[in-house]
Amino acid sequence: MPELPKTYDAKAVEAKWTPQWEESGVFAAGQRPDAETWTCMIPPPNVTDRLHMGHALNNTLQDIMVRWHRMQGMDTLWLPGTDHAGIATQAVVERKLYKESKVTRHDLGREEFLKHVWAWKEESGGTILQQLREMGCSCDWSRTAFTMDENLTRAVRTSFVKLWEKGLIYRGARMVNWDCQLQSAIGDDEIDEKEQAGHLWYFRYPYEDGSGHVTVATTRPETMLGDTGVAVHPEDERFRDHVGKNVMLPLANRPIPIVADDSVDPAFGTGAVKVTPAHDFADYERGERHGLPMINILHKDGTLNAEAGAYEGLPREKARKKVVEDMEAAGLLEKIEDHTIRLPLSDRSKTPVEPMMSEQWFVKMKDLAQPAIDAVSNGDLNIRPERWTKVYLDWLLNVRDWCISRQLWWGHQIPVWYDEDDTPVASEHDLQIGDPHPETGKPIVRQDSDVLDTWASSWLWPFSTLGWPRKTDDLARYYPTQFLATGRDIIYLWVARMVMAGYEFLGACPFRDVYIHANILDAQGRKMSKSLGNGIDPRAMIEQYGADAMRFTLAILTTEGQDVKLAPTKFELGRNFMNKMWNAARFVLTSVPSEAENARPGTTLTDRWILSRLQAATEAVDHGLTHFRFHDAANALYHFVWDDFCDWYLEASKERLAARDLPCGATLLHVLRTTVRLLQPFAPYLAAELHTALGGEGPAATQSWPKAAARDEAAEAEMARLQELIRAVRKLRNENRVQPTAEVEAMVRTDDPAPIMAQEALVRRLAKLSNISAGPAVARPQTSATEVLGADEVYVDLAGFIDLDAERDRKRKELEKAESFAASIDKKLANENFVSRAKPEVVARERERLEEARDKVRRLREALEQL
RNA sequence: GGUCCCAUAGCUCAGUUGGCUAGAGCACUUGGUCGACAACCAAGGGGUCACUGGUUCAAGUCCAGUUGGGACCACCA
Repeated sequence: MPELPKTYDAKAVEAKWTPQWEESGVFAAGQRPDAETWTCMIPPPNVTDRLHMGHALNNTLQDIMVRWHRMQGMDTLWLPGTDHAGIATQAVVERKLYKESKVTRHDLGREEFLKHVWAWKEESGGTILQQLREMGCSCDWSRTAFTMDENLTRAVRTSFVKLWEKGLIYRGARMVNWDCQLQSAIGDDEIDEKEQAGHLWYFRYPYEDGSGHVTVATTRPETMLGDTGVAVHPEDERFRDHVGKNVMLPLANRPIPIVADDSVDPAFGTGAVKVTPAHDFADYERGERHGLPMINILHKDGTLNAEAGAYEGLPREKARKKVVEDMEAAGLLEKIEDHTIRLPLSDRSKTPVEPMMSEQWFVKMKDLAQPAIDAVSNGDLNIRPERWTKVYLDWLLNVRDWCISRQLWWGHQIPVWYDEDDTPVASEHDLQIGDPHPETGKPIVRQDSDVLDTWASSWLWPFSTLGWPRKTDDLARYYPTQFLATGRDIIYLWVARMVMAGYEFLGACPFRDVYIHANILDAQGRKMSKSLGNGIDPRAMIEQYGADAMRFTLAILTTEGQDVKLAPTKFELGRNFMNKMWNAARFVLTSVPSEAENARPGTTLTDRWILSRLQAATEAVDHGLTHFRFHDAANALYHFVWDDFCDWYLEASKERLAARDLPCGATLLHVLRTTVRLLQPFAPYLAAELHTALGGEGPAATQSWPKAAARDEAAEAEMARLQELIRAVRKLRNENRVQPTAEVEAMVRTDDPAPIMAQEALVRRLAKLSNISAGPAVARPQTSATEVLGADEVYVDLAGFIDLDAERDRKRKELEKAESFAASIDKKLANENFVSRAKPEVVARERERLEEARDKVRRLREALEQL
């Protein structure tokens, strides 16, 4: 037996197993061709991502599920991969290029720039996957996917063309969020709103007929150059007479109409709203309703265009300043108020987003959404915790068309080509310039330069990773998948869309259970963010406490997806538990004689008891994991190991092992080995290490999962009685300050002495007694302290220790407590309604409890009298 | 404005269809280093379960409302 260190050395163990697992390929799917499959697709992190606590939690939970199912004999596939993350990645590489060589992507040109992005991806894109390996994630690394792999690109093409052919894709001018720096449309999910101190400017717009003016309030003065109307509420008395009149738009000197529109809040500002249909989502709709023209005043880079007249060429901020100055000079600036605004900032460029009209590609969503809606009611899809189902359904029921085009370079270029008349056609295969247009026959002149929104590839993830659109064996075998774990923020961005795509392209829901995990917050309950600098780095936690400790802690903190307030010191719980487990194993390995290997597990009370407790723990872990109650599962394991196995069985076994009790050794080996298997999904490194140390064959990860057998109720009840007795003696010793090394004598007055005396050695050892006697008539020594336990009484002879006054006080308090408890049950039973309406077994139990309570009161009185 | 979640020991949180003398980890108090483990062991103190009302024989648990905190959707001129 090699020397085992006193504390568990996580770092060394992890360094040993991580490469070994990878090389041996134990996690590869397909090794059990006859087994049922269980599949889980990793939510692909962005290639630019570095592991954060959210990833750590999410992947810990997935790994627990995969490992648990793998041990149940299933052919498991946990497929890893990354997302090309269009904007994020392009921005990272652009920044890098500019920093290193002061070149922009425009200097390089599209083709050259993309080479740089690929080079970056090859070099740094695998970081997060490496970090997952170091957490012990049991992914099938041989199937690692990337959303821009050849296969996945083909899937994107095929899906696009299929939707195109169904008429679900259209191109149109719509209002989009425009990032002036990236010069691309961006999605709602790519915007951060930032609360900021701003202003509300009040501008006077004179009536065309010279009869005064109407005042409008705005947070974005420069947009007035694109105003094509002023809206008021139809019921607003102040403006009723003016609706239909024109005002002269200052600076631009255009007449624009006053229109009545329900959407106007009469209480805000002046009750009159300037309408800029080309640069505001709400105004766009108002403009549509009233037939107002749209005037786009911005170039794609955010500078003002020719429509802005004298302001042409100015950047937005300068234009704003100048408009205000000019309005003031014209005497049309009424006032400026402070106003908190929520400024939409682009996630990536951190510049303000402008709502802007532009030509974009859209997917019609309504028809796609219906099967995803039905999936919930027909039971194809379960979202856990269940309350998130509503979030999912609310979005789908109000789904809006999806803007899938982005004016970026990094991503899947839209597979649409145009002929010389600009007639578009979608094609799965590249068309070459000069090829005939499949429909018009005219030569193709160009491909659409836009790329697709990143979600247009990730919504195919559950099957594009398996080879679709090709009919691969993997696709047939592993689709649909069983489980998806993800965060609530992408329920509709990703989960809902995957469900839509699953039904649309394969006619089946892509997964059965979706688990929405907690958000990890800092110790004060704030979101962890880069800007606050309050994030806890999982790698630092692994370094400090170990990967298993981190995983176990995260699992035990995961309760029904409730958010988790996390502080680094919380990981001590996991670390301490790993160390406890380690030391229990160390004890077994060093104290159990080798002959025990050939012995059968013991049949004494404690043996039967610990085996029964092991069954209980197995059941509890199974039950917890079945219902995605990770806390329950981890907690059951924790308390079984710590309380039952270490505190009681191990202590009880010491004396037996000293006498070379082989069945006891066999029991220890059996329980420990089984516990190691139960631990494996949560703490794979320690489990692997102990599995090997205990002589296990084959990888720990593919051992069979323990099957819970029947409990031994009799052994559990009997042991509980002994534990109570031992605790009572320890308590009396402690209260009376008996030296820990001093042995005292105890007597138990009981009608059922046999089970106690049968375990005399155990009780004496654990309660530190020189002698114990039990029987219906044992006498209570004058110098003893008493504890009443159910039907028994225990006396501990404390000659030389006991402080009679203190003992009397304690007993008096206990008596009071017991009396009031008895009284409360008595009252309950005196209630006719309780007796007649409560379930009979509840009443019966209360009667029993009353008997016990009265008995206890009587005994305590006796004891007190004798003191 | 709409939807949802949360409030239990000093702290962080469990508490499954109502039956509870309300639990855990940390912190705290007392004592302890006998060959697994001081990242430990033994024992202990600590809670009118946010508030008000209701349903019920019975409410931490169900219902309504109030207060306080948080998330999301819509709006934000």
